[in-house]
Amino acid sequence: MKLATWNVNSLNVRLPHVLDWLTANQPDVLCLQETKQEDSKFPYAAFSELGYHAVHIGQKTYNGVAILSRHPILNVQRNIPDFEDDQQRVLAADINGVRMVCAYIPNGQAVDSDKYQYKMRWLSALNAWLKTELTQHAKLALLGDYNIAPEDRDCHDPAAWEGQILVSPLEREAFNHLVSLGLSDSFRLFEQPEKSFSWWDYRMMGFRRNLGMRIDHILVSDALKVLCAAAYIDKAPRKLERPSDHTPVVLELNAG
DNA sequence: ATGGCCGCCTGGGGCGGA
Repeated sequence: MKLATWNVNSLNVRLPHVLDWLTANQPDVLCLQETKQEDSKFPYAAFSELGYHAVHIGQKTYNGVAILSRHPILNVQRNIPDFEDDQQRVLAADINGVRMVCAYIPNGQAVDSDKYQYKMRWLSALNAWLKTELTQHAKLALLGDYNIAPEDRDCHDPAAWEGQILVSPLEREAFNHLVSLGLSDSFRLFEQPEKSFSWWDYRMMGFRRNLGMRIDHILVSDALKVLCAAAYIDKAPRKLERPSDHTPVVLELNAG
């Protein structure tokens, strides 16, 4: 089974890229973030034509997440239970025996901002919810845009970024708190190229100069960890005309 | 990297992103 996550930065703009990528890569599941559209605008038919079921929760302008799947999508949960939030950032569903959680974790803007406080509250609520989810689902994957670079090697210039948003100690602590629930960063289960990133700023030729961050992740529970066969970042879509600033992150699982 | 891009709201700039 092939799983992937991709922050598309507007599905309205990026739909052709997503359809091309699905056709070329044939993932079983693709989680999308930042669709930036209401449910009524979501292109269910275009995905259906390629053989994909889909669930989406969205809103105008900001946020919005979707799960596309070749297998039936069951027991859908929209947003984090018992967490008051008007931002559409989470979908969870049972797919082919795996609890898939698609998350667009808040950016936080700057460590001294209200948005950072929201990010930390949000991560705390996610953690508490996943703790109970893991008691009910041995096979669980948390896929999405975490807006956290877990280690210095996930940042192109750790010295310049020290203490800043995406790398601050509290954010990394929250990431490690998720790991301590019994989750593993699937990307790091395999040997990877130096300076592997999943996001590059549109400005200053960030992609050309590889000034990026690895902030999109697929965390897996122990029951999935033993099935992991390959993990990689696909930089190809970032080279297209009018790309998303993020690029897909992929995990391949053995049957079991 | 810290103005510099992109997409969205809109019909001109401002906000959010990361």
